Amino acid sequence: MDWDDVRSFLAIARARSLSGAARELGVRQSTMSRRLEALELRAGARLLQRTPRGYELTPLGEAVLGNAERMEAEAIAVERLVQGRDVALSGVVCSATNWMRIARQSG
Amino acid sequence: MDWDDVRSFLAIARARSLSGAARELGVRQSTMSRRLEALELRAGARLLQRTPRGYELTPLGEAVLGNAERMEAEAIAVERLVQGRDVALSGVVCSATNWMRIARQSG
DNA sequence: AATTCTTACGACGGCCGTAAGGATG
DNA sequence: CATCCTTACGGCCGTCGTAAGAATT
Repeated sequence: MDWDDVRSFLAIARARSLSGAARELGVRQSTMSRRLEALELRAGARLLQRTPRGYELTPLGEAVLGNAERMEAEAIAVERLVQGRDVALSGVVCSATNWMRIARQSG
Repeated sequence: MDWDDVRSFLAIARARSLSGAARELGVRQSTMSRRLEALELRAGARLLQRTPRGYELTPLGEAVLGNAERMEAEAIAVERLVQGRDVALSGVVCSATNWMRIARQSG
């Protein structure tokens, strides 16, 4: 289960529909349908099911939900750590090629 | 930072070298080099640096390490939840197309 | 000199949007 | 019949391994 899987899984679980999840993540319905299919094939199990009221978590999906939410929380924490940092790297031991590459990017 | 990023980051941090990390993940050195470059460009910051003793974490990398390890732990927990489950889905409310698709996969 | 890292190149695979069709209520 | 979901198609972008060269010790 990669990180894109986790995002799709959470979006569908929250929106209760593929179309809603797709809207939320800025992709097409068809894309979300393929993502769910691929996700469940990779997992080898169903995590979400279509009901008269839209997509709902299976018992296994419920079990996975907590893990997925914690992964999301960690990912968000990393974003916070990383964003808005000084990338100047002054004084860092670093090969010349890396220096120039990163410098190019920073500029 | 997606899940593949996390795996590469952890592998490099643990092996202290790109070649060792590549060996561990079953890819080429060149692939690991590109992954680290892409990872740090996406992050907008350096997380690992080359030192006389090999690759070591920057202070920011140290800060991220804990998050990465927790993400890994959650991912492993999901694997455990998902593997070896019964995928028979008996009695599940499910569209006919989904039924047949999953049935095909299970068989 | 041996090991390690970088990068240009060509190829392959995966994922996407579009569009058309089927299911659902 | 309006909405939602599925899927074949064609194209594009990303990632890979190879291979050759530079850096480091």
